Amino acid sequence: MKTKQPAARIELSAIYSELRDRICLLQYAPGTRLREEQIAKEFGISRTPVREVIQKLSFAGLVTSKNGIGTIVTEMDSSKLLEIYTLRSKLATMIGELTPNDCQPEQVAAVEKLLDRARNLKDSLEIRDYWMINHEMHFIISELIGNAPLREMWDHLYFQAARFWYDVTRTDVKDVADSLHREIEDILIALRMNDIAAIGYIERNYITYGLRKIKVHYGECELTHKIRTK
Amino acid sequence: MKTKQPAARIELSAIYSELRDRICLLQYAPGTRLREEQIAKEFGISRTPVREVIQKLSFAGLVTSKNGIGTIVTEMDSSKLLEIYTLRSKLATMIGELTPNDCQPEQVAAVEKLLDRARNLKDSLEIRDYWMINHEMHFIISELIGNAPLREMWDHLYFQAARFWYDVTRTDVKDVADSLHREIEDILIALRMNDIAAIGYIERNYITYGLRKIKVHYGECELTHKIRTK
DNA sequence: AAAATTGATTTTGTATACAGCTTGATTAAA
DNA sequence: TTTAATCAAGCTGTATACAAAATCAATTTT
Repeated sequence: MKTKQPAARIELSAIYSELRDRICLLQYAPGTRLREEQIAKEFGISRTPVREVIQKLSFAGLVTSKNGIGTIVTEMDSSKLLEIYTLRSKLATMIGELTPNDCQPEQVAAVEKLLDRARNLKDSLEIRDYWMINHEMHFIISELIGNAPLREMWDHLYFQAARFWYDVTRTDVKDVADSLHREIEDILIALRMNDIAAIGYIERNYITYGLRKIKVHYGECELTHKIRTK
Repeated sequence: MKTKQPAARIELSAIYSELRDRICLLQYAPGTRLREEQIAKEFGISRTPVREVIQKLSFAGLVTSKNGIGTIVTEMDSSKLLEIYTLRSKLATMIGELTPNDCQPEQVAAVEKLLDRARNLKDSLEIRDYWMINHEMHFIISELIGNAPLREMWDHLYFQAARFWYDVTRTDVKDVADSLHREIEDILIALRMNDIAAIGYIERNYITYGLRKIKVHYGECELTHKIRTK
């Protein structure tokens, strides 16, 4: 009798999400070297499907692979981060203009729950909670975007910028927790009225607020420098 | 002495561009089944790097792979094409708003050459020439987009929609040839003044004109039907 | 002693054999 | 004759061995 079950094969998309989140949560900081074989070992598969996942991460702009060197978690210069944020603020205003999806009652309920968690966050100031709330909030809004390619881009840009924003939040957790709580309040108001366009404009505003904090954090004068975490 | 040189290894990006263009030019029509082994044989490499290229094509939305079945060139329903065109028209207006690149003298010269070719096209009505002029025009405009992620999206959406637009053009070559000629004239005027914002708005307009032709071609009533070339 | 070069180690890139899945034809049964 | 089931062929997915590239250390040469 075998003592070990042959572990149920994990989906590649699950591995992708796992690695993506590790990168976004700075568990794998920019500059970190990932080893294909080590990842393969961890998930009990061979290098071939791991390379497939890594290629996806590469398309998402989260890693770059170089022969003989390794797979490196990408860094970012602040000018690029600025570009992403500027574009995100513009795309946000399109959410309501391009045939948004009607909001569902479950989504209102989900945001109400997130609002509770954001309220608790203001006391706990747990940075990891902040990120998870922010993360779930993102996907709820993403679901409201009716234009499929716009939604893809919205997600794409979010994951590119998330970890650098996450890095900023660590310097003043109280401030960003308050801001997140207020953002969710605003969104809940709009959501209850099924005014998706309003949500787009709310997002636009908080994105630009965030952009301002990023500029302060990295310093306007360092706009050409590389952003390096740790 | 060997009669055959060991053929210089072709770059993967070149294979990607080649396959992408075959798909966009409808040489590989929607629904066509590609075989990894056959492609590997053609380019003298093994299946492994071919699969990498195919994954790229998959991310570009040009093919989908299914286990046991094959790699199929994607089809498109007209509602999705409509989404892409609507989004493209919106993005076009951002070109000038998001720190565009200054135009270079070479670019003006290149567009002047394209204008000549577009003028000839009005006589020859060679559909393949139409596509090549359109293609090169796209990349010149793409280079003017200063915001890198916006430029990525611009390219991405172009290649997703190109072949279906190409399909539309075949029904009235004279009409689209005239339109392309006028479009390039308009762009040349703006380019000479280094008014990139103007180019964005010109693009917006011609994209919406194209959208109208697409609706006529596929029929407004068939908006939920699949677009199938052949 | 300093610098360059060579070699070992580590990593990604490639080739290839095999496993798993899907389809379609062929054969057997009703 | 029709229907169901089984088998074979062909494709993508996976594992693994090997090739190529880059780095770092040790050694040799100047």
